[in-house]
Amino acid sequence: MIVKSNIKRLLQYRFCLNRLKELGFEKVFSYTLSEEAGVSPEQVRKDFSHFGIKGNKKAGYDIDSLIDTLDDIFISHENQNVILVGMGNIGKALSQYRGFKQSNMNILAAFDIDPSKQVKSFGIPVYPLEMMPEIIQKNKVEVAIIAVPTLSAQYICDNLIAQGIKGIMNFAPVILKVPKGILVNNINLSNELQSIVHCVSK
Amino acid sequence: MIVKSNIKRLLQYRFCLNRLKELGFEKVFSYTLSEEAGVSPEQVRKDFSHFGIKGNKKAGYDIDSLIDTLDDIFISHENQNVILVGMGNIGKALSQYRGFKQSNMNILAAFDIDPSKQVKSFGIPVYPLEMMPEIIQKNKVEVAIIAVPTLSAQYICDNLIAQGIKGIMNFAPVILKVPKGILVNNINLSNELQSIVHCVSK
DNA sequence: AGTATTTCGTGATTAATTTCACAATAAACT
DNA sequence: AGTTTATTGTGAAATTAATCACGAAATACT
Repeated sequence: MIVKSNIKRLLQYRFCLNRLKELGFEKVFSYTLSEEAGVSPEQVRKDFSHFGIKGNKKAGYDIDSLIDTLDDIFISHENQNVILVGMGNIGKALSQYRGFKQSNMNILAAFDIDPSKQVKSFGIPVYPLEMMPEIIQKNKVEVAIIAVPTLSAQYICDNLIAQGIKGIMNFAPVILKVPKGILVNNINLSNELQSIVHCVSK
Repeated sequence: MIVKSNIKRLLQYRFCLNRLKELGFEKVFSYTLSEEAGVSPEQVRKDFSHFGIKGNKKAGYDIDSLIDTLDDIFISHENQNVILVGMGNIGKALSQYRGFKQSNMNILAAFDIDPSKQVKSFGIPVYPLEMMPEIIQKNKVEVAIIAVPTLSAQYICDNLIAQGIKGIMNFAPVILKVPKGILVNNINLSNELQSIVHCVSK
């Protein structure tokens, strides 16, 4: 059975492999990759094994074909468009974040309630909230990023789901309530930072 | 034994409790809080129990004293200063992020290699990298946020640790290699988003 | 060709986490 | 006061995840 932590690790492996490739490596051992990705070698092999990825006894894995396989798994050749709701600090930063493009994620459009923010920003058009249904449906968008204030997050979330969104990356510090079958990734920046501060200071 | 996931959940509970308090509630049951925090009621009780927090049979937990206790655990009355390295998209957004202040985290100073960014930005002074040792030592900073490009992340990390940093929140898409005893929280935004996209599209 | 060495693939084992189940007990009700 | 009811607190059970250990196979070496 494949779970989210599997997927996240595989994505991390893909990052590492691309780096190793740039450094001129052509093959890699589970041990090397595990060092790079911060996991155990067995974990790497198990993860690959789950996805039917085979290596070569004594010769490790061929980096090029490994990357190809991972790309097949992750870079669907269909729709990787997402939308972004909320163009505050976080929203703006995400709209310009290069890492998304490098992973073939594309922020198709952004939305904000504030008319002063409704201009094209770094190539991404920013629309009023009322335009969400149209854009989502026209482009068959399935994933959204929520970067609005805490109080509006659940409301926006409900709306998005009503319009067909199936997966949400949420930066508001609330645990969003969603019906079964909808995927949410809550990223609480304060908690992440504070948990470090707490653990360090004792 | 207390682990990081305990801490993160407790921080989430604190968020939820503050919200419930604002809504006028005075006491809360493990069930209510668990709904709010997206976990099971037993989990809430176990987590509290770990930290010696007691509720009242049939009457749940008193919100005010619960928040006080959690504040005692998390809001050390010492140093909650952190520094921020890298004032690109993400760095800038974090420097303005209100959630940090609300959790009593304070970004004391930021650093960037680019002289054009070395101006006071939203109340936070931005220094050249060479100033890091001085600021860290003078203020006894123990936690840093890394928001620099992938290639410089490990270098910056090594430097920070050499200067006494004990915990790092890392936004660069590399798994930082650190000596034992140093805490790292890697946040890979692309992977987070992409894992949702992947899971949704099948 | 034969042997030694290395690395993969994976079943078995161990560890960690979550859920279950229920006794204890405080409040509410009669 | 006694009974019912609701909720906590926590061992026990179940589940999930990570690590270990080792056979199989490919390469390198003699």
